[in-house]
Amino acid sequence: MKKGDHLFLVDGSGFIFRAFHALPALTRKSDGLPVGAVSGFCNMMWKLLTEARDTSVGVTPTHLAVIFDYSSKTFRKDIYPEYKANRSAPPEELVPQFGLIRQATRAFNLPCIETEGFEADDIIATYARAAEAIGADVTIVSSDKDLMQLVTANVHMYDSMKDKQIGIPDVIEKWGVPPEKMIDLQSLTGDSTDNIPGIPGIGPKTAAQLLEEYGDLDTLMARAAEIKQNKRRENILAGAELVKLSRQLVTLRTDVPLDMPLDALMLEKQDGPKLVAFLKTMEFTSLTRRVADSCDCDASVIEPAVVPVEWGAAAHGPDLDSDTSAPGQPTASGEAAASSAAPVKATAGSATPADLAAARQSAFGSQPIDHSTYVTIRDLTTLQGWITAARETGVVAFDTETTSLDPMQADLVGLSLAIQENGPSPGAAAIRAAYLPLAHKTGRDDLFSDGLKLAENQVPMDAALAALKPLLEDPSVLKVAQNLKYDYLVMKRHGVTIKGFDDTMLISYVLEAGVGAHGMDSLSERWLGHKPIPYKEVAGSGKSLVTFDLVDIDKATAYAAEDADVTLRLWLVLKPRLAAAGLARVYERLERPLVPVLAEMEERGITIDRQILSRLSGELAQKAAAFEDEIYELASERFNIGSPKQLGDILFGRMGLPGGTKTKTGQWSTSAQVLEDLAAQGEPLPRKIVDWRQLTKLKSTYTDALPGYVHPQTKRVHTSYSMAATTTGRLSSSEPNLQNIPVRTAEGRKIRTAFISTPGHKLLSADYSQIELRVLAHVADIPQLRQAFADGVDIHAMTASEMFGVPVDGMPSEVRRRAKAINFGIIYGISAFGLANQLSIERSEAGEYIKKYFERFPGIKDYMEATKAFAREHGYVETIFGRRAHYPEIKSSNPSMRAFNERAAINAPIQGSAADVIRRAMVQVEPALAKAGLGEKTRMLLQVHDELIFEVEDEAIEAAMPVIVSTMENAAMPAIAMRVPLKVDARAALNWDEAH
DNA sequence: CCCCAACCGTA
DNA sequence: GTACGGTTGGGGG
Repeated sequence: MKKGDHLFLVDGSGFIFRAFHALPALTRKSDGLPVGAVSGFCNMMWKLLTEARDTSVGVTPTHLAVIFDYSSKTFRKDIYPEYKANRSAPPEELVPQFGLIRQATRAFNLPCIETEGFEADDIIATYARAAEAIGADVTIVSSDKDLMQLVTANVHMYDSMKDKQIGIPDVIEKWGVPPEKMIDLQSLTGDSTDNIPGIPGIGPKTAAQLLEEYGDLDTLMARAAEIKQNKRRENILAGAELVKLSRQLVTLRTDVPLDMPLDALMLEKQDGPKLVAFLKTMEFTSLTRRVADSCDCDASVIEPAVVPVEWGAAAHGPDLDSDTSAPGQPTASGEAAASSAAPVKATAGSATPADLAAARQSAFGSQPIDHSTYVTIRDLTTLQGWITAARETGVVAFDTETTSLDPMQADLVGLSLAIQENGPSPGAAAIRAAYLPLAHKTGRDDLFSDGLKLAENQVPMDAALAALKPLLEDPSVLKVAQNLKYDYLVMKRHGVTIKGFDDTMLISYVLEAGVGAHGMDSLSERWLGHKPIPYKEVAGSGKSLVTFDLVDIDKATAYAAEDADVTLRLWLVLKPRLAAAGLARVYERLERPLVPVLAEMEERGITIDRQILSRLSGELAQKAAAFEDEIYELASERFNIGSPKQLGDILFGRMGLPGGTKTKTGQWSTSAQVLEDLAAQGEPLPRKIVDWRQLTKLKSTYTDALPGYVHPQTKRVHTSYSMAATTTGRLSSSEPNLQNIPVRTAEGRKIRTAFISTPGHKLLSADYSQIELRVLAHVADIPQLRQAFADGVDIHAMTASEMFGVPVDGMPSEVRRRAKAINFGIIYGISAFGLANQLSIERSEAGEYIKKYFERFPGIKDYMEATKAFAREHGYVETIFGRRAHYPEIKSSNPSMRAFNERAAINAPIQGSAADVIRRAMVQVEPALAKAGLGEKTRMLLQVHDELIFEVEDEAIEAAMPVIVSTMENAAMPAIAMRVPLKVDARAALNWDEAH
């Protein structure tokens, strides 16, 4: 760069926000991707590059760079933790655009610059001063007042939206002070949007007046005692320290290390086809045409670019504190911390998430794990050292060791930590890990000894927790855990609420649902090539199993510290893959914010009435016994009715009943279907078996088992939700499974009456009506279905009417039943075989139905074919929110295996999108209730796939119901504007049966 | 003691 | 035809 050159510095981050608010809010691509800010950016860049001379800038750039904020973790946060702490999460539509605008910048062949630890403004300041020193002119494309301090005779700003150049006179006109006094002015006034403190009662006018009077800030502060107005004088004198701090915060740094020298910012020739390809993908038709004309290429023959960044896209957005995406979520700077810990230096612009992911993989994928480096923390001073180190790095992996797998019963035994030390060279970073034993015991617990004693040389539990609490609760230090919900609950029960976290299990789940398991051991083997010490080698198994507090501390150290070590390595390898795959948003919106929500649901539990269950159990036992007598009578022998093998041998062997089918192991099948068929032929025994099975099922699985799950202290039942168990994105529930409590039969529903509210409360159940069919209508865009849902008509009757030409009025129930089965079948990826089974009709007849259905709803057929093709091409399918479900066997050469995978792949986007919707509702509903003043009176307890169950104070029910219903009905917004309304039914009662 | 198959409860 | 988890029986180590 030389004298006379003209450098343009575009404030990319500032532009995103400004464009977003200035342009039509919902400019979207046809697939729903919001692109308003991207569109504004592209138009502005094109204009600058081609006709800057014709704008108020009046010159053509010779050099140009687009500058972005790297993350919100900057030196300003270090000197003032509250800096920008009041910022709320960026609007949801904006998040994917951060990444897209970086993509756009590259499509324009422009340098895309960001530097860890600094804001875009500091980088701009550094470049501006450097260029100025050479004698070049500078135009800062931004209207942000924070940049006005940089304006000089040679440095101008340019407000691209108003097409207005800003020079020294403009600054004076607007603020009453020349640019060089802007720092002084801002130090006095502070800045509420960035949470920078200022002197109370002093705004820009007063500040300008004071600076005019005293000359500059230093003089003003030195002579503040002379100020006549009492209040003002006192405020200024009292705020002297704050003013100093504010000055540090508002002063832009001009010494940012620049990875790209000025010369590298020289404008290069546009790559026309590349730019056209990008613009085409974005569906910016008029700009595409203009660019194509100008570069003389034919837009119609250029394929749209594959834009790797889609819904989940923001690699690093300014304030991609998307941790805050969910109200109630900790305001962690996950991304920020992630990057600061990067062993691979994040270089300006050039390191894409994919590069980083690849570098991390090579750095950690095979680095051996050395147990001998692990330390045992035995005193508070050492612990403090680890805490300090964690704060310096900003990232710490941690893991709890406890006495139980059940987080509601588990007592803390110890805690392990792992942090990363930056090594001498990139990639050679080392991980240190330690174990902090807290409640290990020694001695023998038998008749001859005096019992177990606390082992020596352990930091006292209270002191350790007091020291760790500020770290664990500090959202700006990222805590990395594997299956964090467990540790979150354990720590919450010990008085610590973890804020600012990542969960390697959930990251893996978002990346690879459907590919293997997401437990630590399998992740470690898959990604690190390392098999961690098996738990049973430490604590034994079976009869010799001991609780972790009885494990020898040295052994415990090797095991526990390794867990933290492995977790940190997994995080380093996996986290960058999220952004690289465009899945950051799925993780941040659908997974991470749900952790505390579910943890609290589990902690609350639900009351069950043991008397009701006990009475039911007695009744069931009696009824079952009666059946047993009759069964033995009819079978003419006593046998174990619960043994399908014995039953099959009797029915089809000794009794020689017809119509037997074999299971895949060659056993006689005794399924309910088979027994029903036999009963239909007039055989008395099979029906009795079916009824007996129902009764014993209810008894053993529910009435007898549930009381065993009542927590000894809370007296409630606390299920455990698994967030990473299903391929589709659904949750699962276990110990006990409260997602399969009977409802279909009258006998079964009695069990639901045992789920009750606490006195003064009711249970409120809110469930989505037909959510999966609505999702289908949305994704496949079926006019009749959309219309039916818009009109609120009976969807199965509509289907029947459409297919069989039968009017809805007076439709026979059998006709509707068949249509209903077909509708369900569609969702399940229909086959003639399955439909025939379901309806007990011939395969050929089922095939006819399906054919007819596809004729009436050709869009469904198209959707299915398109989904299968997508799955074959990519190995996964996507929900409407971008969650992926992988089907690695979709190309299997085994036809039935392949067909199975195809059906699953058809089902997954439907089931998964519905699951995503309710996840969003769960994240949104508690803040919505809190906002309505109902936070203390309404507690979400359970989720059953399309239903949420709350416990609500009696007097709050009327108010809570509409909040819950509307939150659920609008849960897809604003990420997705569904083409079909969602409908939620809600009811409150004293027990779950009546509420449902 | 562990694992699998069969069966069946839910959405 | 999709997605789960729990119980039981029964076999193997």
